[in-house]
Amino acid sequence: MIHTPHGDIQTPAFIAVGTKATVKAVLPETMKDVGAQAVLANAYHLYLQPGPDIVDEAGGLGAFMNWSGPTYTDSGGFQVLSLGAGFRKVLAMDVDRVQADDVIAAGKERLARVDDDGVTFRSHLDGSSHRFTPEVSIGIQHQLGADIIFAFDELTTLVNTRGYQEQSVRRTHDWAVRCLAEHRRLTEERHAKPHQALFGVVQGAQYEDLRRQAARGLTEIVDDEGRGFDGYGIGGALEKQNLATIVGWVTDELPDDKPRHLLGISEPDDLFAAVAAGADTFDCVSPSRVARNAAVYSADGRYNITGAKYRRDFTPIDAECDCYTCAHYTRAYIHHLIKSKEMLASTLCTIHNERFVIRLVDQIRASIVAGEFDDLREHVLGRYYSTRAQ
RNA sequence: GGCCCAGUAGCGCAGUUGGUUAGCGUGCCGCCCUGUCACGGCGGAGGUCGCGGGUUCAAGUCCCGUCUGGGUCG
Repeated sequence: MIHTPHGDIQTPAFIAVGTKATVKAVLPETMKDVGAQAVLANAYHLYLQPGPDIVDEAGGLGAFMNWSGPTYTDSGGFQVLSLGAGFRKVLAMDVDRVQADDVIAAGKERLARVDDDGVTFRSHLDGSSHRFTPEVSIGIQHQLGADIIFAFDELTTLVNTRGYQEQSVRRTHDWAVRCLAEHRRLTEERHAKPHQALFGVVQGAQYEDLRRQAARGLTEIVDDEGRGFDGYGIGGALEKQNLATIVGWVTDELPDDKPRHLLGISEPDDLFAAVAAGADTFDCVSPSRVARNAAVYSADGRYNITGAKYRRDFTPIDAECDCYTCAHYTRAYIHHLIKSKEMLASTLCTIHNERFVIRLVDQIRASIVAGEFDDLREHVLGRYYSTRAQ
């Protein structure tokens, strides 16, 4: 259980992503119904628009977006990668699909440049120039006011050299030191009592020594009173088949009494693997993003509901799902909404996908209590990946 | 009835002075999306160029006829 000023989070938990202070296409109260325990927004996006001061004036992220539960913000570090190295979604994927020319091609118009002090980047919105340092990111995240915030880190890619990975891990560690110091300073300056929790982020790519060194290093960062990070994020380039191993190295080095958040993961097999390896929470854009592009989850795998075979299919997306969408709408109807470009399609599919992942993690949590984790894993994944999607 | 314009992929259109396997948009079919630059990306199928003749080495392009739709004059 993670305690926050806005409520508790039972772990393992899937944290819904609402990058720009909204889970796209869905009302906050619907997210509550879906079972979302917390929402994660992004410092980079909210810094550019509408600006952290406005969110601050609104009373913080939760008040601003009408979400009464726990909130997270990511540091903006991810954007250093996605704007800089450029390729879009390379993390945790098959390395064979990450070709060097992806990096090179994207590098031609890279929008960000990293140095030891921070990152200079250009806004994807208007091209204006900006600079994030650990202090800036923490400052923004304090203004945004989420319950749990992340240290500003540098991501690497699966194709960076070992030498660069070493340098980057060092850099992220130094930034973590500065993030914690700034966090303490601002906490004292802005409020009497500490109300925001800061998570350090573990990098180190696919290298065991770097991962362990990075994790151990973070645990050794403490302030004058001996207090360190409140929790830890696990990020960076993860090759899918090594996810469990890498998470295992890291959790092995981290204290048991502090939460470990695995950044950017939500595929069913990854969730089981990560939980088994000791991760507590996850966030991911995937359920929401793919929903907006017509892919829906089911017990029998993910499939594209745009398929012509669903045109006259009057059954729900997933007969076993307990979500609002599955209770009231058919594949044929949702197929039609998507084909006719009605925005309700995004809403209904997002509700379903978010519910699917959250319910899966709920089941995982229950199975741990019941001592049936392995059985559930075998049962769920065996079906999800072996059966042809509907 | 005369004259004019248009018939090219399901739909809307390009196709240079006749010159390789006829293009584009959209739609259709399928796949992909893992700390969101994203209601986006990738791929595929689909056309005897209205029909019938003719000229030419070569015709979607030129000529004749014809059909269909539209316009216009009487």
